[in-house]
Amino acid sequence: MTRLPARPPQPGLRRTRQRAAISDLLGEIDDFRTAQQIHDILRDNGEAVGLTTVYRTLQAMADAGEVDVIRHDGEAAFRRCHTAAHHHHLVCRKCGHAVEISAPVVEQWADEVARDHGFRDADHELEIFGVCRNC
Amino acid sequence: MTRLPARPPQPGLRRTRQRAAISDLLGEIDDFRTAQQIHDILRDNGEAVGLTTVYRTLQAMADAGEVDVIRHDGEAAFRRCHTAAHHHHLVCRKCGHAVEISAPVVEQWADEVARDHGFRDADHELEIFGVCRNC
DNA sequence: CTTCATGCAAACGCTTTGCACCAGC
DNA sequence: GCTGGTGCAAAGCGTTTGCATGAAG
Repeated sequence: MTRLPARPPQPGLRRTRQRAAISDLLGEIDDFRTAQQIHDILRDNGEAVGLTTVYRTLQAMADAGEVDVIRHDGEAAFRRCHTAAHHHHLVCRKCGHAVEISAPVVEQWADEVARDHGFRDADHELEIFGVCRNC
Repeated sequence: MTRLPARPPQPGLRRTRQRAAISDLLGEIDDFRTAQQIHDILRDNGEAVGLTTVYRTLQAMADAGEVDVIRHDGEAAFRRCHTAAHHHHLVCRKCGHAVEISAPVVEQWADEVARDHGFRDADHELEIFGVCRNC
């Protein structure tokens, strides 16, 4: 049998109008937005993208670590993060406005707590919610 | 028009076999369990309760502060808390086993962060996940 | 006997998937 | 012209609700 084409390991991401539109939009907004909201905004901007595609693209970006995801009230909200490093968020309950928070003390505390109780592979979820100045 | 009966403010909780079964079960387990899991366990114990009733009862208990709720992977898990005071959890990803954690330092830190950024009505969600000794 | 609880089935809201068509490269 | 992307419609999944029946007090 003939040899495999030895394709590049990258899944060959393809540039499309839809992906560009979503990526550009995320670059302009730095508040958390749901897939549905992003879909609506794009439609209002005349850059219509199918809801399925929005979900698929956001999912991919989240997997690639390009966007942060928050789950609130049973739905996911997305946001392009400025910091690549591990961080948490202070999020406005009303408008989704968010501030990135780094909390080394808390990280350390969480690891200690887990270790002290014999838990391994510790991980934690932490978000602070409130109402921002403008709301 | 005649006067209102001046009913007691309590919504008149009624003792039923189903509620007793759910409440008893929660008293025996101190790991987080989903509504579906509780429904299954009760059925296996011969104490069958409709899934709807399990949801409604857990919801009511959560509203009353009698049980703690955790949302993970898009589904809710419940557990009778030992401490009435505000606390967080260290939860096993595999079996749902949980330890109640109190973290005054973190509470204070969260409030400060919110205040420093001009957020009001601050609140936070924090859970530590890991794999427990027995898993 | 009145009121609230139960439970089935249907509805819901968000998200994912199947599949035919379309567009990068 | 392959190969992967898109988008509609339909399915999935946890959860909630409408409504007729049933039990508690």
